[in-house]
Formats: sequence, C-alpha cells, structure tokens
Amino acid sequence: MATVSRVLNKHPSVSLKTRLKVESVIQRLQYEPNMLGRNLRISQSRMLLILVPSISNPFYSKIVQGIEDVARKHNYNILLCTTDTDIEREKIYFDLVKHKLADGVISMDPAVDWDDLIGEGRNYPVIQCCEYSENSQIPYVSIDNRMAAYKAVKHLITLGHRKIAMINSDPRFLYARLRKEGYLKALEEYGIPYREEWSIHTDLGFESGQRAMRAFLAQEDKPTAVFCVSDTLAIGALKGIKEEGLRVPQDIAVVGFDNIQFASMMNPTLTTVAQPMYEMGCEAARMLIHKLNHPDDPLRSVILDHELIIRESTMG
Amino acid sequence: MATVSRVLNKHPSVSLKTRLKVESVIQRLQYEPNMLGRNLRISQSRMLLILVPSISNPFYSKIVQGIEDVARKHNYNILLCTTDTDIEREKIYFDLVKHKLADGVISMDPAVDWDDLIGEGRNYPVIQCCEYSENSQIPYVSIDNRMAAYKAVKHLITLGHRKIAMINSDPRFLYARLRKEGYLKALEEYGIPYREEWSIHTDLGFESGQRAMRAFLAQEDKPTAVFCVSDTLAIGALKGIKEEGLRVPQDIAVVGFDNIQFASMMNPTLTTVAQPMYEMGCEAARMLIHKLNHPDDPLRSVILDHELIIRESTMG
DNA sequence: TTGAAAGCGCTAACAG
DNA sequence: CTGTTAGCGCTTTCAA
Repeated sequence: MATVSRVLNKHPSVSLKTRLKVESVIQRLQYEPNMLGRNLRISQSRMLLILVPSISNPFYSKIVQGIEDVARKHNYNILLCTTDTDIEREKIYFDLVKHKLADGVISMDPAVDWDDLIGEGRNYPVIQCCEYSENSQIPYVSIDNRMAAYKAVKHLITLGHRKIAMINSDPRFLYARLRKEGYLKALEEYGIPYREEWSIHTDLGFESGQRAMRAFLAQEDKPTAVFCVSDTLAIGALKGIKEEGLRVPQDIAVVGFDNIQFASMMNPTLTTVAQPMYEMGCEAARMLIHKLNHPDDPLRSVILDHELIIRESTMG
Repeated sequence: MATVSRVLNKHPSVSLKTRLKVESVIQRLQYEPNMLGRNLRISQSRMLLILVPSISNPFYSKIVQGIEDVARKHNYNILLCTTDTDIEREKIYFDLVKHKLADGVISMDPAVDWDDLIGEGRNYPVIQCCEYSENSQIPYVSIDNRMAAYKAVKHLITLGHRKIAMINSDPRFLYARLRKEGYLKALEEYGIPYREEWSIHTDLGFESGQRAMRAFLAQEDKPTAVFCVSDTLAIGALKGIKEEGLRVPQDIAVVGFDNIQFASMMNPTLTTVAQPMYEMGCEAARMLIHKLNHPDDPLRSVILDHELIIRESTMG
C-alpha cells in the first residue's frame, strides 16, 4: 500500500522490479487513485481561487488565461468564480479558502476589506490583481493607472481637444478613482476646467457606454472627445456616436482602455491603453504560488508597464 | 464531535440548547470546518468540470455563466478548464473526474472519443454542450446546426446572392460539419453550384476571419456574400473587407453565428444566428446535476431553439 | 438527543 | 528497499 503510493508519487526509493510490478497491477485493475484521500492527508487542495467581477469581459478572460497557464505548470487547478462585484458573493467564495477547498486566492475585485474578510491574525494567501486596496498589506500586481489615464487624456489634448468627457466605472474600483485623478491632472496641466456634467460613472457593459454617450450628446454643449476607462465602454460609445450620425474621430474622438482584442477589430479601430493582461495574470499566479511555498517570505507588489496605442478613433 | 458535525449540517436531531452551545463555541474558537475531510468521507468533491476550447470567445463565456449560476444554486463549484481543442489536455483534465476531484463533466469540446476516454464499463457523469459525438450514448444539449446554417444561407440567397462563400471552423467540430451541410443544402435547393475555393476551414480567431476574407478577395471571381460559422470570424471578415475598401453589405454581405454581444456593437451591426448560450449552459448543468443525483436515470438530449437575427451586415 | 467508534483513501514516519 | 502503522477531519452507524 505504501509502496503503491510511492510508485504513484515517483518516490525514488522503489526498485525497478517492484515498480514495474505495481504498475502492471495498476494497469490490470484499472486502478485510479483517489485524490480526496491524498488532499486530506497532505492538507492541500491544489486549487487556486480566482475572483473576477465578470467573465464576459475579455479583459478578465485574458488575465485568467495567464493565471491558468502558470497554475497548470505548477500542478494547480483553477476555481473561477464571478462575483459581480458583490461583497456577499465575495465572502461566500472566500469561504472556499477558509474551508481548505482552495489553497489561495487571486482577486480582481474591489475587495471591500480584505483585512476584515480574512480575520484577525490569520494569514491566508491572497494576491490582488489590477484592483487592490491601498492601505492593506496584501501584495498586488497592477499598472500605474493614474499615469496611464493621464497619458491617454494628454493625447487627446495634444490633438487639440479641450472638451473632453469621461466615461468611468464604479468608483468602488480603485482603478476608477485613479484614472479619474489622471484625467483631472491632465486637464489641470493644460488649464482646462473640469466639468461635472461630462463625467459619468457606470458599469462596464456596452450598453452603459452607449447610454453614457447618448447622455453627453443630448447636452447643449457637447464634448469633442471621450475618455473611457474600458474598451467595452468605448465600444458602446462608438455605437452611441454612430447612432447620432456623428463621425469618429472627426466629430468626436474616443479613447478606450485595456486593448482587448476587439479594440483593433472595430470600425474605426480603437485608440486605447494596453494593459499586459496575460502577463499580469502570470505574475499574479507566480506570486501566489510562491507565497504558498514560502508563506513567510514577504512579497513585493508589482507594477507592470502600460502603453498608449493610437488608432483610428483618435486619428482618422 | 459528532454533534458538531450535526449542527454544521443542520441535522434536525439536535436540541436547541446544544445547538446554541455548539454555535457559540464555534464562534468563540473561530472554528472553520475542513471540507477536505468531509469530501473524503462522503466521497464527493462537489465540483463540476467544465471543458471549453477557449475562454476568450464570448460565446463560451456566456455558456459558462449559465452553468455557473445553476451549479451555485445546487451547491456545486466549477472547475473551468480550457483545452484548446487538444485531445491530450482533454484527457488530462478528465483525470480530474477519474481521480474524484470533480463529480462530473460538461464538455464543449469535440471530444475525440468519449467512450474510449471513459473506458469500458465505467459510467462517469458526462454531458456534452453544443458539440457532441453523434454515435455515442452521451446526452447533449445543442441546437439544430444544420437547419440554422441553412436558414442563414437561404437568407443570403433570398437577398439575391448567388456567390456565397463560407468561413468554417475546424472540421473536427461536429457543428462545423453540420453547418456546412446546411450551407450545401441551401445552395443545392436554389441550384447554385458549390465552389471549393469559396470554402475555408480555420480556427475561430478574428485574425483567421480576416485572413480568410483576404483570401476570398484576392480571387479573381469574388463572392458577394460570406457565411461565417462564428461571430468572431465574421468580425474578422468585416475587418478584412474594410481594409480592401469595400462596403458591407453593398459590396459583400456577411452573416455570423452565435449572436455574441459584440455582434450588435459592430459597424455595421452583424446579421447572425442567435444561440441561447446562457440557457444552453443552464440546461447542461441541470442535466449533469440530475445525473449525479440519479445515476441510472436515462437522460434525453435536448435541442434548443435558434433564431436568425437580421442586421445591417446583410441589409444596409 | 447525544457520544463513542469506525473508516473514507491516502502519505509519512518508522522499523525491519 | 519494503511493509506496518498511525492519522489527516470528517460523517455515520450503533448504543446508550
């Protein structure tokens, strides 16, 4: 019995002869090991919990791909859970870790209050990805959102725009707040006053982008450019502009964020800020797995590079 | 110890008094049950394995959403695995079931040969979704792919097109073969000869659609309409057409398949065959969970409705 | 209604 | 190098 276990785990201290014998019996009996027993014994689930706001946004899918690839390489499986940015669901899912069904978590959710969620004095392995709480000690991987937004808006200003609107997401997201700061910084730098009525918060769906755009276009004084915090919003905005019979970029320029694959397929193609989605996922997974193997090593957060990609939606 | 277990599982035979006592102690000790022990004991993982070719295609994401919602409701978690339509990966993932890490499978992959994969005389709970092997006994949920394709192509013919190309996916996929049959049937019905050079097989990426379109447009005798077996391909095709300076639908009409959200956001908006993606996922999950609870109940496969959605890419 | 005891299938320490 | 044994944390008889 122990020997079988050793064969299965490729433990070196098994003679060739017995190994072959065991293997042949395994073959003959069609024996399949039961990992439930193993998991209990070694007290690991070899599962990584991934918390995403939504799976239908290609931005998140791409990150998940990165996580999955690295996880596989280290013999971990992925438990993908969509939270809809709902605190309650987040809590329920986190129970999977508390209950040992997952060894650690990578979260892309605003994460209400990890310190509270985790509880006093516990040390659950948690990595934040894209989204993070500034005041907690939990390591994260992200980009410089403020700077990225600043560059995007500056690009518009450089093109001569002075009436620049912003379609933002839920301010519970840190990235939403940071990108707004970048937006404001760019405006300020060029002495452009901020206009409340040109700033909308919404969810990341296409329709929301479309709706926001409609709202801008219904105003008497219309913006000539729009900065959207996600490509999905920008795509909705393009649609909203088109249905008013206006042209992009001649009448209104549009900038998105993320550089999802669809961005370059649009008509016009979308200017956007590229995030290294796949790489972020990989890095987050690497960090988590490292933490699992070395629980006491302090982990440093990682800021990856972004890049402004200029396409037709700002420069026809 | 047994009593604690009973309290945790809400077993009725616990007096109010002891239950409260146990609960208060649980609270005080911050006790968290270890599901690894439970899983071993009851010999269930309460996990559902989901096999998808790729997660970046919104078509699959939507189905997964449906599965997840139903699974949650029944207290199952989801193990999402992307196979890239690679037989080897499929096998490796299926080991999760053999090893009891998942209680059952929903597969959207061509599934080489389930009967072979599963092995003689075993009865693993497997449901196929969208994609299935015709000759196996494994239940599936899908649409009538042949009919759907037929209707799509007929729509083009009715509009006056006689030169209709097809961008198809890997013929390992049954749906690819069935949709081709529908395409051929429509052509035949109207006495239009099939042209080998107007039929391409490729993967589902945008670029592939774009490339296929370029190939068509490089031919001397160009088609005036294209039927694509997925919206992602169709979106790529739109791009390919645009880069040649042609107009949709005036010069070339395009039909997609799936009705992913992006389809209505394109410019022009995309005519496509809507599949009830979310509902298919729900149904597959329901079937699987039923099978888990009643292993010997025979399950009937399900064919859901599709719908041709006509938009600008065929009728400007 | 509660407690004692067995055992799910595995791994790891120990002895031989 | 191999076999024996204990025990991971839980549920479920069985007896009290």
